[in-house]
This record gives sequence, C-alpha cells and structure tokens, in this order.
Amino acid sequence: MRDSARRREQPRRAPRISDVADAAGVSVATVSRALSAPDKLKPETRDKVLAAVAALGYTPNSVARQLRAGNSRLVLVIVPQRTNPPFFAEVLHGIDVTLAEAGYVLITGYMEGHDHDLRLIELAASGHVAGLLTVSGDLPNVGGRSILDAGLPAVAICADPQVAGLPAVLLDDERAAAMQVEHLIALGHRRLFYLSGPEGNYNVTMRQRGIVSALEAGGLSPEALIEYRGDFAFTGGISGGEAYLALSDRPSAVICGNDETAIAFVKTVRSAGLRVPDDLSVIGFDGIELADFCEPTLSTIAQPRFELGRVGARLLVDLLDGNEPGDVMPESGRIVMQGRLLARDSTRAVE
Amino acid sequence: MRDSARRREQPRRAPRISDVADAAGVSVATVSRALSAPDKLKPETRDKVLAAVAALGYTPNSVARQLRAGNSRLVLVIVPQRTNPPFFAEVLHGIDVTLAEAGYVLITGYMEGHDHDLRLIELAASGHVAGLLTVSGDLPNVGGRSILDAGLPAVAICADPQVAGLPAVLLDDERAAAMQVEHLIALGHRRLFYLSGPEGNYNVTMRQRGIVSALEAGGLSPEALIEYRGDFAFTGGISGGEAYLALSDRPSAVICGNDETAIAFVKTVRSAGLRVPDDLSVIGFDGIELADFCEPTLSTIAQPRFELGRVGARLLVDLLDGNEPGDVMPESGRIVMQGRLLARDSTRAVE
DNA sequence: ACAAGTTCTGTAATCGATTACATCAATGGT
DNA sequence: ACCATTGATGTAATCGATTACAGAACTTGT
Repeated sequence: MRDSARRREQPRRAPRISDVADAAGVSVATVSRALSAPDKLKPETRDKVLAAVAALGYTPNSVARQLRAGNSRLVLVIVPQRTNPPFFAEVLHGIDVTLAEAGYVLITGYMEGHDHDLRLIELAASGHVAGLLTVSGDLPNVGGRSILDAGLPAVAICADPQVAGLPAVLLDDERAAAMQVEHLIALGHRRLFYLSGPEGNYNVTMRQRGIVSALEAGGLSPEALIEYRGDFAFTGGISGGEAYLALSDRPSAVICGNDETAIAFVKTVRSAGLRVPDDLSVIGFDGIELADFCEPTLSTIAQPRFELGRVGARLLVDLLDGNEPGDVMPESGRIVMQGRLLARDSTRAVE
Repeated sequence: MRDSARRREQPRRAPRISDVADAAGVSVATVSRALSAPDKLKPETRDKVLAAVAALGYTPNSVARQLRAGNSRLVLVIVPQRTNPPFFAEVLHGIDVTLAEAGYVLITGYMEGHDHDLRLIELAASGHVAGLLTVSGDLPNVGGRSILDAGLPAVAICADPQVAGLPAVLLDDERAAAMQVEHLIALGHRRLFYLSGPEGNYNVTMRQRGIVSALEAGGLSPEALIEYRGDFAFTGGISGGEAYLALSDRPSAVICGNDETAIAFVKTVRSAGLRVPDDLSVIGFDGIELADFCEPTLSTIAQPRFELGRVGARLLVDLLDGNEPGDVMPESGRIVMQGRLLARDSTRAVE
C-alpha cells in the first residue's frame, strides 16, 4: 500500500460538523450531542450520526471548540535552552506524562533570547494556552513585559518562586548542598573548592546557604571554602578545573554545581596529571544516569527529577481544574522534595 | 514592587477587541485595522486606537484569529521519549530557532505509549496545528489511525522517509557507518563487534549497509563482524558489554550505535579489567559533547545535529508557506548531510 | 454649487463548534 | 379525549477576531 496515494485521497478540506450533519440527515446540534452527550439522543439517531462521523473521518475542530469554550488544553513549559539536557529531559518526562493523563498537551518554550522570548509572551497572552510551568528561574521578560502579565495559572519547578510569587515544587537545595559538605567532612576533608553556578540563580543561592551552615556545623571556618563561579555546563567545568589547578594550595575536595560540570572538571584536572579520588575528591549534583558511567563513577546528590516534574504538573492541573491553591498545596506555597546522596568512587577519605 | 499585587490588578478577563473599540470610541473593524494595516487609517485615529490598546494591555486572541484565518502557527514535533537526550536536545534547538524566526511555535509531542499517542493524533487532526516534524522513525499510530491521516504538511528529520513517504532531511547513515569501519580497518583491526540498534529502525538498517560494504571494500569477509542488538541507550551498552565479554575470541574493535551506548559499553568492559584502547578500540556515533569528556575520549562520528534540525524546520516552513516540494528540495525528496569522523583516544592501531 | 472620485470608518457575515431555548412528538393521567 | 409532562431534535446566539461591502465624509474639478 502506497501511503502517498492514500494521503492524496484525503479531502482537501477537513470535514466540518455541518458535513456530518448533512451526511446523517440531522442538525449540527445533534451531531455535537452525539459526541459530547450520547445519552441524550435516541440510540438510533446516535448510531446514525456516529456512522457518519466514522465514514467522514470527522474530528472536531478544537480551535472552534476552544474559542467557544474559552479554555484550552495547552500548557506552556518554559525550559532553559541548551543547558543540562539529561536533567531537564527527565523533568520534562514527568511533566509530559502527568499532563497527558489529564488530557493536556505540552508546548515547550525554550528560553533563548529577546525576540524569541517575546513570542512566548505573546503566546501566553493570546489565549492559546491554559497554564504555565517554568523549569527556569529566568522567565521571558522583554521591555518590562513579563510572561506572567497574562495572569495564567502557573507553577515553578526547581526554580525561584520568590520573584514571581508562584506556587512551586522545589528540591530542598539547602539541605542537599549541606549533604555534599557533610559527606566530604565525614571523609576527613577540611578545605573545599566549590564550583558553583551563575550569581543570582535561586538554586545557587539556596545551596550556598546550605554549604555555609554545614561548614559551620562541621566545625570549619568559612575560609575553608574557595568558591569559583561556573555555569552548570561543560564549559564551567573546564574553566573551574583550570582555576583549581592554578591554586597554589589546593583543597582536597571539590563540590560541583551539577554533574556535567563535575565530569568536565574531572576531565580537566586529570589531563593535568591529578588522580581522582587519590589526589582529590569530587562530588556532583543532579544524579544523571551518566554520572554512574564516567570514570571514576561520580558521587553526587540525586534529585527526584521525574517526580519533580510529575508533582509540579499535577499541581498545575489541580489549579487549572479550579482548585484554590490553599486546597492543593501547603500554606507556604511550596512543595519541597529531598535529594539523596549517592556515594560512589569519586570521593574518598583523606589518608 | 510586589508582583503578586501587580497580578491582582489584572482584569479578571482579558480585554477583547470590542473593549478597545469602546475605549477608543471606534468600531472593532478600525481596531483590527490599526493593528494589521495601520496605513489605511487616519493617523489620529490610529494613534487613538493604539493608545487604547496600550492602556488596556490588549493582545489579540489568537484562537479567534486562527479560527477565522483557518491557519495556525503551531508545529508539532514528534520526539522519542527518554532516548539520547543530548542528541535530540541539539536537533530540537535547531528546529526551535528556525521555527521561531518564521514566527512558529513548537509543540513537543513525546512518543510514549498508546493513549499518549492518541492525543497527538487528535491534536494533529483537530486543526490546531499547521505542520508536523518528526525526529522519530515511529509515528503515532493507534488502532490503524495514523497521525499522517490528518494530511498535514510534514517533514522527517533523521527518520525513515520511506514508510510515510515524507520529505526528509537525513544524515548519510550508510556513509557514516562506513567511515566507522574504514577508520578501524585503517588502524589494522580485522574483526569487529557491532553493537547496533533496534531491528527495523531506519538508521540501523542504513548503517548496516554501510558497514557491510565497507567491510567488503576493506577486504574483510562478512564473518569478520559480530553483531549484537542494542537499544541506543545506556542499558544496551551494558548488555552489549556483557555479550562482548562472554565471547571466547573477542574482536579487537567495537562499533557502537551511539555515544551513550559506547560510554556504557566502555564502562562495562573496563569493570571487567579490559583497557580501552589498549585491549580494544571503541567508536561511537553522534558526537555529543560528552564524548569528549569521558575516559578515554571517545572516537565517534559527529552528526550535524543543529543543522539537521535547522534544515528540516526550514523545509517545513517553506512547505507551509505554500511552496511546492519540487521548488524547495531535490527531486528525490531528500536532503542528505554528511557525518564527520572524530578520531580520539578510544581507537588505536593494533600492534 | 454640484458631480465624481477618494479616503476613511462602520455594519455585518464569517470561521466551526457548543448550548440555551424553542418546537414538536409521544406518553401518561384523569 | 384532552391537557400536561417528558423526551428528542432543531434554530439561532455565541465565543473574538477579520474583512467584504456599504456608506459617510471630504476633495477636487468645472
């Protein structure tokens, strides 16, 4: 069977409800009811209509339906472009599965640049979209016009809930970062190199707090930590590695902002002849699959990526269903999940 | 400034064109013209209307516009879920950038399972979407109903163009796989282990051909190749590694279907005490960033991932603009791009 | 000052589906 | 046998924008 031929048989224009009505010899109202409230029709009428629907291959035009109903089944998800795909892919998977269960479809809006973002702002304001999820701390904002101005129900996932005042599903970044430090202190490390992320980033700020308080709790002074700003990407791992190598008195352990950064860091210091974990311990963050396949296997903090996406999407669906925020989430406006330490080969006790 | 307060000031309902008309003291037609054909209005009328638009924060409802105009600015992109995120992320980036330039918005449809796919089929048939891109060889097809039945303009990227008869943008998989073999033969390898992908997959089939012909051209018999079916994921690399280890007489080189598989394969055989490239050479496929950060750095075939997405999206946009396929692409219906060998540390000449 | 032509703006039809209300038929009660 | 009630279906308004056409206002030429 040649598919190209099959497609040519398709009518040039998609069948409308009136085409079905004509074919079945009923009114458009009856067709509409046959599809949305079959019980209200006499069985024989219903069957006649459904037969015509099947014969014509009719699918209701959802644009018209949406205009009339005033609501949409589309959810816009804002994602950072080109950053940490293995992490976001899994969060998106949780989102996608959950939205699908609730009958929503996902529009992915990559944060990219100004003109690009403007399109997303207009999309949100244009009535096409029912709600908004953001997995990015930065939100489209062009010329003082924010994507939030559209007033759509919105939920932040792993992103700063403060700026926007949005309900949020978050990792307990503070605790998770403290776990990194505690793990290293427990192994006897006394001086740490911290390869962090961009200034102003919510996750970075929260983790900073956790690190500081864990240092204190572990009896170390703030000077025990040398910080270097990275970017959550491979590039930051390389420059961070170079910065580490340039130190005259190198700390024995390194905390990385995410796994990709950690992997690039390890690669960089190894090329310079250092051995991990013999010469230094390295711990990552995120728990992407790959962290278990690199050399040495990477100790890290696993985030419940799928669950973060799932719970965030569920929350949005609840809000779209008309529930009040107070009914579906804690007073604080936040649902907080915990990271989990995966101690592997890249961290080791000091001799 | 408290954003939550700002949002509360928003009118409960988005302003309509008639609200603007009232505010400006003109008819709805004039408002519409002020936005779409400003030259046709007396400058003072136009300014009055635009002032009202700005004052109310009016954005045209694109659902109504779409219903009237009969066309949409949404493109549905079908992507495999949970497979090789680093690869697809970059292809998607090329697609997204290109669609954005042309004023389109991307809906990501992950291939997942039956109910999930049914939603995508209905989305395509519902008039919501202008066109279709697929980066997946499998297309949503539930109960004999295919997403292609909607008759949308569609383009395949890196995916089987045969089944669907779609215009396609492809990597020359046959040539690329031949390059893998040629590289290994040039290094003196005479027996190869081939960790391939799922049976029936277009890329797998084409590469198979390239491998066979390159073996022949290199003077090797087909028996020089031992094939093991993987899955383009980490798991396939592990099971493939175990299969390799179980061989009594192991080939000196291994060809992998993609980089993630190769990385997991390397990890597996190393845990068993084998050294790469001392004991065996391994070559991957795709050229994801990570391939240059693992240990040892991975020889691979780089795909022009961004360009594949870009060219595919451009082609779809041309078709949506009403161009005939013959005007914007070769007679064959295919645009073919070449891979590039990246020879790194995981492959080495036999002694 | 008036006809003819421009220029500008308003009225109303339209896109395709949903649904309140109207209408008509069938049923049951007395 | 007739009225009231229920059930089934049709008619037409509606969602919010665009645009063909109509009509008003304003020029210009004679």
